[in-house]
Amino acid sequence: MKKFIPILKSTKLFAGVTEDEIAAMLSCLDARLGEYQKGEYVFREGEHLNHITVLISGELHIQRDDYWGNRTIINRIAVGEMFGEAYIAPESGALLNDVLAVEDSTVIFFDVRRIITVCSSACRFHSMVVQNLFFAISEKNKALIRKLGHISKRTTREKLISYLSEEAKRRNSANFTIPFNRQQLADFLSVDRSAMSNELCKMRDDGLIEFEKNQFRLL
Amino acid sequence: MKKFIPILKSTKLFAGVTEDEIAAMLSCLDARLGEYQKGEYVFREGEHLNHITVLISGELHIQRDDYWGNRTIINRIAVGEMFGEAYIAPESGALLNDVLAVEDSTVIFFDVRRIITVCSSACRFHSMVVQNLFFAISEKNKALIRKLGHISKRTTREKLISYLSEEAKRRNSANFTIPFNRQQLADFLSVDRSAMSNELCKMRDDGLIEFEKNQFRLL
DNA sequence: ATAAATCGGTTGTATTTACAACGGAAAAGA
DNA sequence: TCTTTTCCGTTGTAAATACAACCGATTTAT
Repeated sequence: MKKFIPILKSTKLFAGVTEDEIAAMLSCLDARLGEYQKGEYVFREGEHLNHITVLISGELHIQRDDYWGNRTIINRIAVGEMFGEAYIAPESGALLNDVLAVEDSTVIFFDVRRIITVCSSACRFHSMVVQNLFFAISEKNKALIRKLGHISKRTTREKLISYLSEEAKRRNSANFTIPFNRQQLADFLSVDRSAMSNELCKMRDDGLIEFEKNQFRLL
Repeated sequence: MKKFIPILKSTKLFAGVTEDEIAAMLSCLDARLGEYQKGEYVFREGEHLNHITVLISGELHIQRDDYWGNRTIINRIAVGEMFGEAYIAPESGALLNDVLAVEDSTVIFFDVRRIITVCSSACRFHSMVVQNLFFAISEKNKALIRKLGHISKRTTREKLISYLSEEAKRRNSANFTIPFNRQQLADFLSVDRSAMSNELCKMRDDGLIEFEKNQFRLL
């Protein structure tokens, strides 16, 4: 577990906490390791969570498959990001989505109650982590609102423009690589893959964008 | 301001805090009153927030109008609920939506920093409010995920079923009244009003639902 | 090295949707 | 009360989308 401390230090959850302090907290927060192969589910819809999950390596998708097999990718968890903040309330109920490892992944679980209940020693770094968690949920909230902004657009083209513009803005460059393949992007934007693929090409023909594989350029 | 204390006591933010304690906190949290007429904007997209807003009376819509006049209703704030939790982080940036009073409304603003910075006296109720805020953001997070579930459905009928089913489940009854008129519901589900109206009637003809005005019944 | 699976683009068709326009009923305002 | 506005359903048409099916290229597995 100790070898992951440098990675933990770089996460939003432990921002401003030293490696020594993190080491001290590992047992305090009942940290446990989890390893998942590509294609394995970390959690399934309907489960009850008691842990905050921090991704150490790999990649996770928060997603949901409906009765007819239509998949919706709610969100994507990259290395250093976390999952489960929406379920910290005691009566927060069952998990609304599946959590899938789309790459071989390593995660660390932290006991929620131990995080939000300030420990007896009332350590400085503990309250720091609570505040970090606070801001992280808040930030995820905004990410969801931004995502709503994309998929509430009426046409596929508008959805694509909305998404790609934001990515460009976020990376601060008209050139960027997206973390989705075509099917995943379609699932993320809630559209049909082939129709989306088609629209992407039309947008290229119209001189709006250029792309090759997952690399895009806005014109 | 004091006359609103009973209402504040019933909100999620002040759950478990006595009226006396709330009274003591009002100045501590720099509480300020705001009144808005139906149709007035409480906030506009692009503003920077420093306050948590609690709705005392009336109703608010969190929404966004795009360049072409298409409106998206992100969320609805009912009496006792709050807004602004997603913007508590210091570097959380500008407001992503408008906040509109859809009825004559009264709100109370609380200074964010004073909430999340535990006051020198480290009062019991203050830490209670912090935890309440924690859970409230968490809950709002889930509300957004549920909403994503609705509008990521492919057809208007599926969106309606998804939304109506959840309402029925939430009210624990197949009979319920929704808080939107047709145009608002369409804006909430990101579909065209007339097409949605049409689909609702088809669903009635198909024996799936009954409705009159805003009152619905699932069959 | 070969086979198998994944991925991205293309096409045609049936379905669904947006959009515009209209009218009657109900509600709000004068 | 009378007028005006809002609300909701209806219709027709053009546009956009989902869906299925297919293919070549690339990647992955054996």
